[in-house]
Amino acid sequence: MSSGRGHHHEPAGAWTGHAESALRAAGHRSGGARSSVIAQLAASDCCATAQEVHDAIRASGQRVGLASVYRVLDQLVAVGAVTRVEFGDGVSRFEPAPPDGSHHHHLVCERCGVVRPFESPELERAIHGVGDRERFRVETHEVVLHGRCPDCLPKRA
Amino acid sequence: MSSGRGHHHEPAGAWTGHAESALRAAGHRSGGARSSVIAQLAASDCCATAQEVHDAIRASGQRVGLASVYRVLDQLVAVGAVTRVEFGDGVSRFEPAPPDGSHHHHLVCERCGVVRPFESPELERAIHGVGDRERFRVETHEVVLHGRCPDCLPKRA
DNA sequence: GTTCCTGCAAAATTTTTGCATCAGT
DNA sequence: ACTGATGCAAAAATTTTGCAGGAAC
Repeated sequence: MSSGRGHHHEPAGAWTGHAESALRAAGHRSGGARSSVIAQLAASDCCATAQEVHDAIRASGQRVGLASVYRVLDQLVAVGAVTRVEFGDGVSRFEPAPPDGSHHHHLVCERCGVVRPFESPELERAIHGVGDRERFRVETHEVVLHGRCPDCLPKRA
Repeated sequence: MSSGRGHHHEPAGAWTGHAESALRAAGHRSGGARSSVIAQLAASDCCATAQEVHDAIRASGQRVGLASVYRVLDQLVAVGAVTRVEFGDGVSRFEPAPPDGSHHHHLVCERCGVVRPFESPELERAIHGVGDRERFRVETHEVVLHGRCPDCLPKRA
């Protein structure tokens, strides 16, 4: 854990600025808790729970209240800079929403719990088609695939 | 409220038996709470929260504990007779999983809260493709589309 | 200087668990 | 009869709210 050495195309740096701008545009003030949450989200590769964000911030030596983490996350979701995801375990997870509109979905291994992001233009097209057909203006969407990751797959012969 | 007059192709009756069988096969005993929960789920067109299921059962005059509703729902999810869905509001919803493997997903209106189910073979194909490509054995999946339903869409001119 | 953000503690929700009792097999 | 199911109450876990003090604008 350190700075964000990008795995693919590191939108982290850009996202941080985007998030700050979006909050300021919505009339919110800057503050310590806010900076910490944004920095932590930018550093994480994928989604994290409020508790995980909080723990990571505390681990870095900063004193931030869990309630403030929730408040900042709510603001970020409200301005569209963060996406809320739920995997069915009753806990909300949060991840940066890149300003370019690109996004991914998640594969969750039911055995080891690993979460892996994936992208699929085909899937996005299908979803867009559903919105048109149902005359529903789709603003956001989440796809969660549950199953077995390669490591937890019973490898045969 | 009465028996299940099917809206489309009423899998309700068939599902009730399927659910009972699946639970028995898993070694569970029959009981009052269980029958009530299954009957209530079969009667509902789409997903319902544990609290809603409980309220509906009480409204029908039966005395069932909320904890029992949760317990039965957990058993049903475990044997695959019920699907758990989360829309991002921190509450789990449950709905019958037809024995024929068919299933739908959900459109949720962010304004009026209405939930509408939809089906899309194209979407299912795309998801299947993702599993293959990612070498992930997808066992279940959920798709939730958030946006505006026709009634809440700003109708122009 | 005013307003909003922040941390802590308390409250509110949703879900789970303990336990005595009752029902199913 | 034995074992699991059930209802109620209490507990646990997650998220929200109240409030006093401090920072941002």
